[in-house]
Amino acid sequence: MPEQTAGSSRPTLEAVAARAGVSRATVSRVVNGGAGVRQALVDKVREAVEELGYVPNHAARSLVTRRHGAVAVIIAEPEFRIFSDPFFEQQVRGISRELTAHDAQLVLLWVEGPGDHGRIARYLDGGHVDGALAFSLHSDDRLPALIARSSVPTVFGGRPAVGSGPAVPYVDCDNRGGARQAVRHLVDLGRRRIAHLAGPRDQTSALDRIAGYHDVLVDADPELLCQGDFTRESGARAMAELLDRRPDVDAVFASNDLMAAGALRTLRERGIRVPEDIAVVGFDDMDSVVRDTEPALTTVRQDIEGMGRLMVRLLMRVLDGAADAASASVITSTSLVRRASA
Amino acid sequence: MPEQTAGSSRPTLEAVAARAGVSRATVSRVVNGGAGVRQALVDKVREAVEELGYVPNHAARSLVTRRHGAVAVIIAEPEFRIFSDPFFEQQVRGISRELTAHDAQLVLLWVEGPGDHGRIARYLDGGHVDGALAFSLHSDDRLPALIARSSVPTVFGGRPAVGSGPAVPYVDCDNRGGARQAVRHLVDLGRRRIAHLAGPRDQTSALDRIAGYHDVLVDADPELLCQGDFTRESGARAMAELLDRRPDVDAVFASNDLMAAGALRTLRERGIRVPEDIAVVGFDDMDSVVRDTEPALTTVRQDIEGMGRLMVRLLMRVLDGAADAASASVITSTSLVRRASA
DNA sequence: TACGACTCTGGGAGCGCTCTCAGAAGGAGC
DNA sequence: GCTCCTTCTGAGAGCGCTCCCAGAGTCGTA
Repeated sequence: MPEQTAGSSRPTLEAVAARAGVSRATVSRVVNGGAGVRQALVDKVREAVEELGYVPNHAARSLVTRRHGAVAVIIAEPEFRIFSDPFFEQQVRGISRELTAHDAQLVLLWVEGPGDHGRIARYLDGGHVDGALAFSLHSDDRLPALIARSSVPTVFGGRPAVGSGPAVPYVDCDNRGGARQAVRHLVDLGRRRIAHLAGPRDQTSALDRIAGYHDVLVDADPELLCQGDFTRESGARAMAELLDRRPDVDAVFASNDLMAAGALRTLRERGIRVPEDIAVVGFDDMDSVVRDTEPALTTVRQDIEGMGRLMVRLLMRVLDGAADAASASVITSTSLVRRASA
Repeated sequence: MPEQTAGSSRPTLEAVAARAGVSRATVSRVVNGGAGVRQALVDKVREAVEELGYVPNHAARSLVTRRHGAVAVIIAEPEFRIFSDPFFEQQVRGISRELTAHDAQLVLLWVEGPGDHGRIARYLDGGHVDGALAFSLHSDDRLPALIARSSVPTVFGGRPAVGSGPAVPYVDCDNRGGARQAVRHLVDLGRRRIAHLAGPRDQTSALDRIAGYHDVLVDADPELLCQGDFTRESGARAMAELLDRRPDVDAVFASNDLMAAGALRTLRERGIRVPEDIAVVGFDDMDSVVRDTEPALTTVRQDIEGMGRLMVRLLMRVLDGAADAASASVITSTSLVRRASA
């Protein structure tokens, strides 16, 4: 960072105190809520603050309070999926809103590459932020462990893989229960050869959804389980492979909406009717995906923005000491949204 | 923000100095680069830093240096388009990368609503960041003026509307030149009734593209100019209206890819062939949009991530005093990417 | 009227760091 | 061997704020 251009030096507490004819301590009290100060003085100080355009110096304040009023959001996804998977957009929006409500700032930390974890750890340990929010990613990711080892309280979005480090609080939706809802719906429609387009095996959300699929279809034919990676392309490809292998399939539960959209593309290309020939259910209820599918996608809805907000609330409780790491995680419920595709 | 949980108190400069058997000043010098310190002492200090796990206290440092190593990114879009329009994603990615290279942090400020500008202004004046990056939005937006009035050097992404406040440096692509490229290409293809699906009139990028369109088609029939708002839906709608009004149209230049994608949808629904009956050109070369259109979209490419990086570089130069507000703006060039749609 | 019990206010220390400035150490030149 | 210059180092002040603690002021009660 370059030098700061010499900004006009702003008024200090001292100046306000002089103007109002009181001491620094009194001004400080007023600025921080005014408890225990006579109303007349409060007014006088407020006036002086107004006239001088006083704004507290944040660095000085946090030097003594050891609080920063800022929370880091750590994004460790490989670049291509970051925001294009609208998941993050919504989650970050919820986080941003809730942080604003708590009068805290959002500092975005973006992992630039595999060698970049050190920078993140250093930043967290540097005492810039009061807490951190991170997204649980791949089970082989070093990040959760690194973060947990840092001195900064952290809440995860998505359940971290078991064994990826010490217990950390997280917010996640009921992936397994949601998957059960989806598959039961297909069963209720009378479908009998229900396939699952699974998400990547190193993410707990994908694994939980597979587990939910098996909860309902205990004896599911392994041939009906196809591997994808949460991208639209992988959904299209997995669907194609599935059709080649098992042309008799009559329903598909995709692990997310993007893969479901890919599957729909393949089905359309092959002239297979949805839902008449094959019913399709997604997961997420991603507005920007669901809006454009043909036919409209039946899917499992999770409240992603709400989860973002919950992450912040949970973090605040941890910072307050009102919640502790191991026991405080939050699981949100899902609901099936019925549209045309199933 | 709640109280910070009592973190284990971290070692200070003092502690490192004691450990290494030198003074605080010497440790400070070493930590900040080690210039003018004998190698033997440098090694000794480095060792002590390592052993104690010393990390400088940021608040204390910026209290005296008046630098923060942080830059605010201000996002003032109405929520729905924020990241879903991948424009922001790419721009923010470029910004993030370049800030990392400059060892600066990204603080994300998100305008939550019309009444929220005060909070942003207060934050900027609060001296948390060295500079700010903002996106030029609607000409009636109060934000640019507010930001310009704050004490924080700011660079805009996109040319701010004239009269929206004092001159500020900005980074933008050559919207007008890009539009000319697009329209000339259509002319070169032999198209004669070339329509323009324009973006919102309160954004300079849309206006500049309209101007570029008119540069080439000086006598363009006003009926061929349709209004949209940069969304996919508006593109679909505008295309439909255009077809109703002027069924003889043989080419369309859309002000962005999203609108072009909407137009393609309408054309497909009506059974009109692209490019045989109507050629379509977009603007942006948004990967996530372009990837899925049918047929593949010919468009004007702008290097959005690069523009993000340039914004940071420009800001750094302003902070260095090497560039001043009025004269330093950067205009990047565009190029036509030929695919199937025109 | 006097005294104790509160309520307010201000002085002062100190958070951890940087940076100036003076003095110590080391080397060169005579 | 002594002086002068250069290179390093450390003492100390101070950034702007909070918060502890002591003292001043106010009020009610005996």
